[in-house]
Amino acid sequence: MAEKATITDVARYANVSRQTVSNVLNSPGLVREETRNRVHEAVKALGYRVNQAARQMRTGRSRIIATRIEPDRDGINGSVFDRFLHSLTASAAQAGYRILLYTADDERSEFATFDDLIGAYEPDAFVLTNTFHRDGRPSWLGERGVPFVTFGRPWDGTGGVHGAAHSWVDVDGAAGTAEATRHLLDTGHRRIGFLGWPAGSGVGDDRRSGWSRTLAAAGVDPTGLDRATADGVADGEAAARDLLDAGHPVTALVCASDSLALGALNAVRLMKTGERPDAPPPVVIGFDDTPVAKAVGLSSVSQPLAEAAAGCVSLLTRLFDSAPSRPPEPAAPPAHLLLQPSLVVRGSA
Amino acid sequence: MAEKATITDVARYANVSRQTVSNVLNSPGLVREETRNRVHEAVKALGYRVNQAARQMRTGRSRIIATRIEPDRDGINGSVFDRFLHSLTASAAQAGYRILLYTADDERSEFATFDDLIGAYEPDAFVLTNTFHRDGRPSWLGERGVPFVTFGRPWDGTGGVHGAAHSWVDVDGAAGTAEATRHLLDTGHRRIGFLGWPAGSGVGDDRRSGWSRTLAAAGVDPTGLDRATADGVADGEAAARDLLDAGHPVTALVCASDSLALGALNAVRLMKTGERPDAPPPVVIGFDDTPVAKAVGLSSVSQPLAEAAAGCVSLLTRLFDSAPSRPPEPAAPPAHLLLQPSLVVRGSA
DNA sequence: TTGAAAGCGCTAACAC
DNA sequence: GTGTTAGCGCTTTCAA
Repeated sequence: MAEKATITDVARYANVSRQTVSNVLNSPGLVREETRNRVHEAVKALGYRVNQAARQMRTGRSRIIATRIEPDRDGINGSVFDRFLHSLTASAAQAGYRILLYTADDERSEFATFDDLIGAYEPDAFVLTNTFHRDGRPSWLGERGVPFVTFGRPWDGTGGVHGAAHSWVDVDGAAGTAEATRHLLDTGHRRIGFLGWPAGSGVGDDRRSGWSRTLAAAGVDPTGLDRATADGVADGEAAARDLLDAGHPVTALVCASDSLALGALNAVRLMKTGERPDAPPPVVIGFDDTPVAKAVGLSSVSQPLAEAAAGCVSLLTRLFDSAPSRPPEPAAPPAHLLLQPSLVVRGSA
Repeated sequence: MAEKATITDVARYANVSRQTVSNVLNSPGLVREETRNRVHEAVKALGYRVNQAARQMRTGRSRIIATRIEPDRDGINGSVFDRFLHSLTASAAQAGYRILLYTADDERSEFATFDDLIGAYEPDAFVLTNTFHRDGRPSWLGERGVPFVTFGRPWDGTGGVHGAAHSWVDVDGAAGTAEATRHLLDTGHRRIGFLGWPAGSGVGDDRRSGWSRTLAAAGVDPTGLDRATADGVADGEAAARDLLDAGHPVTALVCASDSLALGALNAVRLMKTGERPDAPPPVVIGFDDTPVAKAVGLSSVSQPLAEAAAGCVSLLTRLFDSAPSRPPEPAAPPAHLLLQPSLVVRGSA
């Protein structure tokens, strides 16, 4: 196997100085075309690659983006993060960055990991997912001048959609549930229920609002048509049954997640064999378009995860490029990207 | 925010030379205890962290392990890789390593990425997952002296269980299906079917063998009791129906994946409403114990993914520690780890 | 447009 | 047991 070539080898091979090689790589405009070509040939011939460690030492930039890998949580919705992570890795690579992973069990240990990572590997930026109400991470990183983007809006008062303190990318969940609700209205449903999570979670409240807003606009009072529960199949089943067994039952259900929707589907199935054998079975729509939804033929709201990941990377590189120089500090004003989800209709929904 | 402290700062603070600080960090035995303590205090006081880039430049070791993040593939089984990746990140961190991600669509682009990564970031090792028959990656890395472990046995002739050319960790799939089959035998079943993939995939053949071996040992001829199909819910449903509708139908099904098992469950459900309302419904057992299995109450064979990940890291560090010095080249003989899965019984199985 | 010098932070050798 | 020297590969001055 060929020994690793250095910039010196390339320079010797191309009959130029080391500095010229560096210029070709970093500021090609400064070098005469003929020289540039000679250097490029040498690079190819020797299989030369710039050594990140050396470059990082000089420039202070690691071309590394760190992100936390989530534990599998309750499961079904876990695949959303994984698809995002895959796209993030691809988008980052295209922009010349690599993704470095870390884990953390709680906020304290995440801060400690920040310290470790920043001290040792000097990532150029962080991508924060699963942001939540009163998430302390943005301010921690912000105070230390470490660039970052969140996938998820800041749900606190501290910087709403306008004038937010940092860059973020998110998917418009309300638009998704609104589309689902509209679709059901268009197919003749009126009593459309909603299965969601207890108030207080930004994401959950957002998704609920799309449903209630759309229903109200169509002249249907949403009061009493929704249930809040923990995110799980069994929870969804119980809550759905409650809604389905009501005196004046719903004929369709919009859910805040595929887990809940799967539970609702179970409830529907059990109901069908029992009471009301004549009425058409209630329709269920999930959220996240997970593999499970596809597997069981469940309609679901699909998030544009690849676009979200690409958005994170481009917001980040925007920060870098506008940075003064060495330590990549945010210079450009924070920007935002709110993407539209889309409803995937399956089965009989 | 405090400026980043260097080894020089620590040395000055502790009133020793830079080299002594380095010694405290890397060969504590060489330094007198009192001095060592003083240095440790300085480190803590200044929040000092060794700079990886600088250390890497000197030692040639990056403390980075690279691994490919899989695209979500057919879906349901995807979560297996994600759980593995999460555990891998945690285990690596504990050993002082970080996980760097890359993607690749085909073998060619993966080799190109190897070149990039090795040239630029110099990962100390790779973890290869989803190994397959005639996988070219082990030899590619092996020829270049890059340490690696595979999660998955080498399925080729080139180095079977004994005398394998490289280190690997795997889960004994045959033992898993054998346990599932034995469980069914113990619960009174005799005609136990198997839903798997076409012959030729190492993993699939392995899982099938556990079933057929166990059935045969119990005096049941497995011939005609299995079906091979692509891995998907719909595929599983079709194949299961075929087995369930046979003249002499099976009363239980062991499946090579949860996707297939989910399909089988669908087939069972449809059957139940139709023919044979008297007979007890067939029992289905899946493989991988994915979140979906948990959600629908499906029994499934669970892989010890955390142990597998820890095994990968420990086999890797074993290689490093035994390496002569600078470029971490494999010195210790390749080792293997074959872990036992366990059956998770749910519902009425 | 190209070249020479300096130094990023660290540790392997060696000298004290 | 501790300090000094040198240099990993690169890029940012600055000079030619």
